Parts: sequence; structure tokens; C-alpha cells
Amino acid sequence: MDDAFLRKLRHGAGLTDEDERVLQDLAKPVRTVNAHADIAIEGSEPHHLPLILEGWAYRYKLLDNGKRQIISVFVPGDLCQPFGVVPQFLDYSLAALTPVTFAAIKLNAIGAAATSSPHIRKALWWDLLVTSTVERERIVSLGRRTASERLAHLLCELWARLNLVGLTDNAAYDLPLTQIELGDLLGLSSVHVNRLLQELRKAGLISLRGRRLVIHDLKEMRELSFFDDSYLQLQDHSRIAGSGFRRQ
Amino acid sequence: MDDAFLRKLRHGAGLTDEDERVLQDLAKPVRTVNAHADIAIEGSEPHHLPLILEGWAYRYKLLDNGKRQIISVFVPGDLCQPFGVVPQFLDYSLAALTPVTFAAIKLNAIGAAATSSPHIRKALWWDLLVTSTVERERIVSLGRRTASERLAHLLCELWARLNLVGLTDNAAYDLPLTQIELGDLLGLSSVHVNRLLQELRKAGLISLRGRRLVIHDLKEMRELSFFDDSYLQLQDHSRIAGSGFRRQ
DNA sequence: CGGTTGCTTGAGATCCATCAATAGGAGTGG
DNA sequence: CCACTCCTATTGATGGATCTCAAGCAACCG
Repeated sequence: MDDAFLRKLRHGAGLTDEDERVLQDLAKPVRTVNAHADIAIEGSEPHHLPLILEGWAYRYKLLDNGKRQIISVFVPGDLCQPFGVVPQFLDYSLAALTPVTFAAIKLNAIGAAATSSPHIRKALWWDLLVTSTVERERIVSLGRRTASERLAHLLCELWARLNLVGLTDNAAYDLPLTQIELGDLLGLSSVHVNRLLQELRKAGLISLRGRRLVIHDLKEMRELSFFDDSYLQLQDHSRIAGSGFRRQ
Repeated sequence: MDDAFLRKLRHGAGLTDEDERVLQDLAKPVRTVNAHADIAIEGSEPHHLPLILEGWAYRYKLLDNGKRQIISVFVPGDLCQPFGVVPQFLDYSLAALTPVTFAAIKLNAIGAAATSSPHIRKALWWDLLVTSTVERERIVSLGRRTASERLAHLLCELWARLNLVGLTDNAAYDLPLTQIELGDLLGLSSVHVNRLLQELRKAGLISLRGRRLVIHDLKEMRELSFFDDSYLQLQDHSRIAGSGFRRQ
């Protein structure tokens, strides 16, 4: 589904056919990497903005003590960097979790697209807002939620994000993260992740076999982790700056 | 110092006198709130972008279990929201840590400023980059650093950020956070923060009395917490999108 | 098949939270 | 100026959540 990006951005702003055409042309050139391959590494100078078309990727940082923290995971339709600026060097690495196809968008191209249409500009800003909100929610999870709340919250978050781009099958979706990777994302050891998953299974809340997750009781999972999807800003009413553009 | 914002942005881009004049005019209207007062609360619709002129503020979230996570702290010169968009409602609250004076910048005004000058646009994007990088580093701390590393890292981070805007006095600065607030920021209990501070004091690394912090051995503090300020992107070479503008 | 990777389980250790009590300051009103 | 209160800092004791180490197993793959 190379239109996951469009599906997602439509939640952020009303897009005209012309807008959608412009956005579709943007997603070039397309590249492919193998599972577990690095897309960009810490300290390197980025030359483009990666937009995930297919597969999952993740942003991570390796610490001096040998530990790893996964900062964000990216699913199809996710833009992996803010659209308006490219840093001199990356402060994190970006890698593929599965085989990934992504568009290496040129900064000038996306800048021109944003300039050309207020709807596109609005949608891109909305996307940036959602991305940073998800990261903030990760801070809350790591700082003040228990391990089981964290895990359940993550599974709910991923369901909501995948649902946004049509990659859920009712309450089921493909979850390509190993328990080690889940641990590095949740700030836990893989052993503990294993035990938490078993608890959720025993409670009849989920099934997880062979990278396929089924959430049997989404409502209960949400209550258990105090998950509230309003932070994803799915109702679109944000306002953007620039060129006298006002709320639609 | 109402020019902390300018001092900060100069690190992000070369600014002309005209740029600086525009930015200075932007910081209006100015408001004041008492210590511990909310500036904006979760769920409300924001009408402006708060820019801290004096004092410290913080972004936090209250959980259903009664706990609080402080997501970011803002010091003079910090813009508390991305400059290009205002969400429909806030997913967090913003409050004053000390008495705070801040500018309530209108979205249109900052948008116009960004449109008017590529340098301003670049500086604002750079600021956004730094803000999100600091938040990512918080994720790393909460997920994979020990409690003492977290604390030492925070003290180094704050030193670097305050130094950027001229609010350090060599290796000393005013730290208006209580131990409870430090705990809510670091994902720790205030009791444990207390003990960690004592360890740092006993090791001769810091003094902290009456909201005044002195770091006696900045080098050692950095090593102890694996602090590397490169993530703050102080050397400015980022590139921004739009209007054919290229790297300077 | 042998090797690799990921999952599972057990046992013990540790970090950090929680509970509880005391003490110091800062403000407030009489 | 004193009595009172509130908030913060401090200290001790205890328990629990989670980590680490270690071993066995299942699945996959060249």
C-alpha cells in the first residue's frame, strides 16, 4: 500500500485531488532495504527524508554501556523526520525492522509541496504534531507507567496507528517486533516482556504467535493501560501558520 | 533578559539586524503568571504559542493513577510549541515552575515572520529540531539509564541549555526544581532523588542549596552520565526546506 | 543435520518504591 | 513576635518490581 501516507494525511487535512497528486509524486525515489539493515546511522549527514511505504522501521540509540533504546517505531505512512529541516547530522540511527521500502524524499521537494498548498502544509504539520505527541506519550510511559501498563499501552497505540492507515484486521495486526525489541522500546528486559506477554495471554486479552497479534478485548486492554487515543489528534481541527491561512 | 530567544536562535542561523528586529517584535503580548500556576491545561484549545522570556515552565501530564510525569522543562528563550501549527487541544498541561513572564505569540505572526526571512525560518526549524532532540534524549534516559545517570545527565543538559542563553555563572546556575519535581521529571520517587543528590554531594561533584546548583566537576559529571552535548546541534549547519533556500 | 535466533522458565540479586517519622523554613494571622 | 501550618528535605526500614544469570527448547535455515 504505497498510499498509506495519503491515508494518514487525510486525517490531518482535507486534501484536493491536486494535493493528493502532488503528494503522490513526492514519494520518490523509492528504495528498499533488508530486514535489520540500517537506513541511516547516528552521526551521518542525512540527505533526504525517509517516508515508510511498506514494512516497519525504528529509530534507536546505542548507549556507551552497551544498552539500546528504541525511540520510535515507524509504520507505513510515517515520515521519519520533521518535513521542514534536515539536521547537520543525526543524533540517532534509523533501521529496518522488516524488509522496508521507503521513499527518499528530497527536502526541496517537500518544501515546495508545502508551499504550493495550504492543505498539504496543514497535513504535514499535523503529521509532525502526531509524531511528537507519540514520542511524548512514550516519555509518560517510561517514566510513570508500570511495565504491564506500558506494554498494553504500546499494543493499543500500535493498533490505533495501524488502523489509521488500514493495516489492521479488526482487532488483529502483524507485530514484527521480537521480545528483545519490545524490551528495548519499553525500557524492559526481554525476559520480563516475555512474562508480561504470558500474563496478557493467560488473562485472555491477546494472542501472539508468529508475529501475528490478536487483541481479544480491546476495551479491557485500553482500561488496563489507561489508553486514550485522543492524543493522536484524530479529529482534525489544528490550525497552521503562514500566508494568512486560517482554519478551514 | 528578554533577548534569550534571540541569543538562542542565533545558534540556529545567522540573523540579520532586520531578522532580529522582526523576532523582537514577535514577542508580544507579554504575560505574567505566578509560580505553580497553570499557563495552559490539558484538553484546552491553545490560542497562541508561549515563548518563555523569564522564569522556568514545564510541560506535564497527570495520569489516572494519580502520578505525574513532567515531559519537558522550558527555560528562557524556549518556544513551548512547534511554531507552525496549533493543535485543536493540548494533550498535556503547561505550568510555571517559578514566576514566569512569557510572550503569547500569535500563530499568524510567527508564520509571517517565518515566511519573511529564510534565516528566521531556518532558526525556528532549528529550534524545533533541538526541542524534539531533547525530548528524545529524555526517552533514552528514562528507558535505559540508571537513576544516577539520569540525574547527572539532566544536570548537564540544563547546564548546556542555560549556557546557550547566558544563564549560567561558570559551572553554577539556578535550579528551581524541588526534589519532587525532579522525581516527576526523571521517573523516580523524590526519596530516591534525595539520596542520589546526596551521593553527588558526597562525591564532591555538586553543591545544591536553596535552589542554587554548583557543579564542581563538570567533566566528571559528563563522564558519569555519558553526556555528550552534540545532540543539541550547537554547530549550525542544518538545512531547511522551501522557496529554493539552500544551506548558507 | 548443526547452527543460529528467539522464546520460555527458574532462582537469586538489586535497584528503587513505598511507608513512616522527624526536622527545617517560609509564610500567615493573631 | 509567637503559634500554626504547609511544604520540602531528610533518614530508616521494608517490600516489591524488575534485572541478571543460566539453562533448556522450539523453529528456522543453509
